[in-house]
Amino acid sequence: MNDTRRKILDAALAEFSERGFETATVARIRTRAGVSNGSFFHFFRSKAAVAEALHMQAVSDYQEGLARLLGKYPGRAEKAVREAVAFHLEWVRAHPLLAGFMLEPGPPGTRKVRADEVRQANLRMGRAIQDWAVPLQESGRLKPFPPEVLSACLIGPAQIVCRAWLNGLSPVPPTAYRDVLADAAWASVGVTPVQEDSHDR
Amino acid sequence: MNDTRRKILDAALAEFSERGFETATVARIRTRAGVSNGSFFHFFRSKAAVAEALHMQAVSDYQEGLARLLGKYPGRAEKAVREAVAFHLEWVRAHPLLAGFMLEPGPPGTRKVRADEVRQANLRMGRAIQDWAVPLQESGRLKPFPPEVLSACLIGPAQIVCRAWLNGLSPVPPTAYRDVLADAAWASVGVTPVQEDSHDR
Amino acid sequence: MNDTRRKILDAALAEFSERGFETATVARIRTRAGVSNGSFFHFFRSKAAVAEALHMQAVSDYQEGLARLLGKYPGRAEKAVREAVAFHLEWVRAHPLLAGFMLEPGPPGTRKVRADEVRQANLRMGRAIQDWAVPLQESGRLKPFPPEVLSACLIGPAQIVCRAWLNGLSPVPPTAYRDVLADAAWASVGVTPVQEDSHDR
Amino acid sequence: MNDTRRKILDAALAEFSERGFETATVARIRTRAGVSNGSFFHFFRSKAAVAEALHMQAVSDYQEGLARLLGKYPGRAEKAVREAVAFHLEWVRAHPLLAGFMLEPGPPGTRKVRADEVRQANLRMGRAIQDWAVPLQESGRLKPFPPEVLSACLIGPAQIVCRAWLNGLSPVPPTAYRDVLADAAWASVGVTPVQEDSHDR
DNA sequence: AATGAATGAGCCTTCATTCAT
DNA sequence: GATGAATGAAGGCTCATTCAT
Repeated sequence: MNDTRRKILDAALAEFSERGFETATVARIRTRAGVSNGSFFHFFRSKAAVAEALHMQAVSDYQEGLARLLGKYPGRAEKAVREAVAFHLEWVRAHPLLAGFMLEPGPPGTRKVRADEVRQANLRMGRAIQDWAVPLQESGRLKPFPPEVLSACLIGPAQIVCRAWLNGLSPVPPTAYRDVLADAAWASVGVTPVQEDSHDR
Repeated sequence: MNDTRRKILDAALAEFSERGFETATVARIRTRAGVSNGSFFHFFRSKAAVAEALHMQAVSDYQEGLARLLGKYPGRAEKAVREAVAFHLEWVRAHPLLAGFMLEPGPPGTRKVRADEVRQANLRMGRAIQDWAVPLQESGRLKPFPPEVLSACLIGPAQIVCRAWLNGLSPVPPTAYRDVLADAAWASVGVTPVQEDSHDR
Repeated sequence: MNDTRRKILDAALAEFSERGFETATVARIRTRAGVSNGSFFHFFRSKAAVAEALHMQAVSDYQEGLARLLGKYPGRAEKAVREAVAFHLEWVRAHPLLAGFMLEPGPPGTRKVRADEVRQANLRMGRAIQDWAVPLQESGRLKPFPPEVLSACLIGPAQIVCRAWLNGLSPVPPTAYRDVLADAAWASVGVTPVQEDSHDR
Repeated sequence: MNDTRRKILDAALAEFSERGFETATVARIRTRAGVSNGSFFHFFRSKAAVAEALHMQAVSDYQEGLARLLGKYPGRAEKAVREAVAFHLEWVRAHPLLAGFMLEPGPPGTRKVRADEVRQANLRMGRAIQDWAVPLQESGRLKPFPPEVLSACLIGPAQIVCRAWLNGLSPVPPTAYRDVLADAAWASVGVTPVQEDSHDR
């Protein structure tokens, strides 16, 4: 819709991803965007404001996606776990810039700015995870981990792999490890029924 | 050893931890250290040089610790896994500043500075892990995960929990989750023999 | 007359008074006025143009008032002096914003803009004062001060008191000192006949 | 003593006098001073800090001079009044830049910064004036004006004349009016003994 | 008459680093 | 080894003003 604003956001995302928030400069962003300095500050109060806009956009996209996904598999523990891992990997591959931007806490200077929104967003997603997990934990399909540990196990390994890729330390795209990471995640949080076959696999 | 140098390093660590590399300023560091501007640059070529010194110190301490630990349990899969997780958590709790400094890749701006050393250090540790893991994988005590995934599973969940604490998002010190995280890590990478009792637990 | 124009002028007066010409911003003025940026520049060529309009309005109001007053008391020295002082004090109290705006020469930056108009306006008023004073000086009712000194004595003390009030350095409104300042002014410029009673007091 | 600092102060004074605080730019000041940008901010925290230093210097010089003068004529009303007026005029002529800088309240933006120091300095001087005036008022040598009015009468007219000169509105240096202004000041605040000759004149 | 997007010059300040003593 | 003066390159941001609609 608003073309200039969009161009600024895109350029800023690229710039932030390449150089980090502090190192990125407004001048570079606006050059990339082909936008005048005045326009930049017409649409965003400050450099930080752009980062916030970007961050919120990323966080909501990711969290909505994950919440929706969990909602699709109520009561189906293993399937949901595997899909969640897959979703994470896919999302990171599809939005590498946003991912780098979102997964990292960012330079501490920025933390305070974001802390509140992030906390809220995290709470929202945390609740979505809880809503899905608690019944499964009660019925013995998931190990009774505390919530923090649960999501750490779900996403932690995937995240490390993703980060290695985002940082250029590994050439292998994270999605390559989809199955093995899903196996690992399920192994760590799930309870496999001994006798019955799991039909939802 | 050299007192002034030490004071600079300590002040710099605090400063970097609080504000990140880019946001930290030489002026603040030297004020904290109670050291004159001239002295600062007498001991360190540049701001980045201090960060490097600090980083190397952190990385080697951590990695040496982990490598030594793995070396202590050759052939004992579960014990080593559990100890590795515990070590990570303890280390982070003992050196929160260094941890914050080391675990995060830092703003991309810093990446270039560190990239090379980090790569090397990672390789070294990677080899230590491999040396320990390969025999166990061959003898079927560890799942045959690719190396990247193996260490991701080992440390990923712990790291997420640590980061939440370091960022002030969670008041619970990571060590509180030691056992459950160890369980999870072992569940994801280990192979529990069906019939025999595991004596090394 | 024109509503928008009026709103801009009012807002600008408040803004200029609070922050001075240089520090005031068009943005703040137009926000205060509830007027769009486009409208602002539709009605006034520039920020300085608004100040000029305001200034002219203040200066003419003040000077016309004073000139008219002096014209009312031709030949009556003491009465006119006392009324002039009173007029000054009342005017300042009635138009504190305009007063702050007019009485101060303003930051030198602004001087050039106003210099010409001010010079002219001052000349006009100076002539009015002269027209009133010269006959009285010739007939020995006013001391034969040079014109500059005459008006300085007339208004100087009052102005100092006013400024203290306008700057918030004194809580006492200047009008409180009306009589004593009138006494002082008359004492400094007037000639009190020795023997005869002054009937015009 | 410190050469660079001195050069900056001098250049700043000239610059502020010519263009006012807001309109003056650090770049111009430092060019005038022949000093690098870094040096400027090495010696002064900000542009405002230079103004403050300058202002304090002016205010104390002036006020100390005046206080000392009054102290020299305890009990001698007329002499002191005349000398005070003369002092004011001389001081302004000797330090035209400082005078322009001090006598004007400055753009409102700056007011807050200075308000406190100025208030204190004014209090100090006010006390000096009071110490001198009260005994004279009690012994009937000075009219019983409230303090504010007293100093307004003393300095007000002189100030108006000075300002006209400083602003370039009048070519006549204020000292030209020394005697007549002294007459006026004494006439407005003093009580001339009827019978006795005033020997101190 | 009114709106708000667009522009770009310019300003203050920060900061790492170099040098002379 | 130590000190602090000196340097200058950027950087983020403000703001008056112009323009297209």
